Amino acid sequence: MPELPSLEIFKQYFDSTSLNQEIKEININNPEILFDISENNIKELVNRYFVSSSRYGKYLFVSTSDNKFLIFHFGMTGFFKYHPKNEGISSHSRISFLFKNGNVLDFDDSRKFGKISISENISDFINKKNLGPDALEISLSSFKKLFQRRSGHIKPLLMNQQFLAGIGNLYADEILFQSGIHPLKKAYQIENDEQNKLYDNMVWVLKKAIEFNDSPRNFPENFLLAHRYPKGECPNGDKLDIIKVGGRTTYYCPHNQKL
DNA sequence: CCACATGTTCATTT
DNA sequence: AAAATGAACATGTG
Repeated sequence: MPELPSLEIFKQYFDSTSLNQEIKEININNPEILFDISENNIKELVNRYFVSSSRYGKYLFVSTSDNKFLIFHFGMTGFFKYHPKNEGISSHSRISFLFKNGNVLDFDDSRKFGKISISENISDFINKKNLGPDALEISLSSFKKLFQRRSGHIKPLLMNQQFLAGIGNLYADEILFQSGIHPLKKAYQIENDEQNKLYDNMVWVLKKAIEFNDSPRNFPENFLLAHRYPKGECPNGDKLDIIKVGGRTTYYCPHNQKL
């Protein structure tokens, strides 16, 4: 589930498997996932290695030994798989990095909404995409300033990457549920105390999700995501309501999240 | 066959 | 300028 918590898990996986190993070969199985770069741009990484990584919103930036950044976006279905070359080939590998140690890092993405790019500079890329502040980096006071002059519904706003980077459909539902805020509430109607609560819950939910490895099945009972399926019930026993907000399926508890 | 899915981008309206 | 809407992208699952 490639929202911010998944990205943290992917980063941990990447860091523990793929850093500081010489890249021997790169196979680009689906060139259409390359964004603004050519196959040759990627192939220049042969004989280089990955130095470190950092996450911003739903993007992973990997610094390379030729002083550039390889950028991963995981779309809806992307993930990494690191494995010995001769086993466990990932079924929808769009690009494979073969390391000198005989292991392979596959970027697997069945739906091909993922993207890989290269940039000389992280902030150039963030500016070009016009991304808002990262949801786990922003301060409370900056978060509150974001609400000035905003007239739309709160849920699409939380999911708008140019407003705030990292939150997607599932975690927007979870954060609003924990905060007792209706997804269709107008952003400007969220008062000071509720802004504080929303901020605290955003940080808490995202951090807990990372702790629980971003697997909703492992989430505690008091998480909406543990019940977010048709006919699912709110932990307090009420039936969850399912509506469309901004074109996306939205679960909420009508009893606890009122307009 | 149909509906739906964790995301982003684009065109068109309001 | 902001916001809402719907479609498109490609593919798998139920």
